[in-house]
Amino acid sequence: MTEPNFRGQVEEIVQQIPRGHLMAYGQIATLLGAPRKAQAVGFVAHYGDPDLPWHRVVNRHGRMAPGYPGGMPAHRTAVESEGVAVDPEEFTCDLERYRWWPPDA
DNA sequence: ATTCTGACATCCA
DNA sequence: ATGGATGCCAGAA
Repeated sequence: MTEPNFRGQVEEIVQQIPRGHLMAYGQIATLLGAPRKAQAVGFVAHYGDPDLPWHRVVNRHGRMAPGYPGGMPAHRTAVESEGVAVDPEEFTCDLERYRWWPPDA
């Protein structure tokens, strides 16, 4: 059994985010036991598995990711498509309202 | 409000 | 294998 890579850990969590719910980078990093690795989580999001619902992951301000494929508008659309209300001007959502934690944590 | 730094994994040459 | 650069962040001044 190989040691779980950081990348695998992040992918595993993102993969489990239910539709219509959101998680923050720092939140995921905290689940991994290192709140400071938030940016590393974002890096995995970019170079990780594109099939994962990265659109359910936002920054701690509930704002869309600037580097999301198609830009923040695309990210906004993807999230709204799942029933999450997003402010079209600030590209922000009520993170407190949609925040979700894995049952495993 | 804006700006800078700190910290960390992954990428490219 | 090594070093330097990158980036979907967070926190503090």
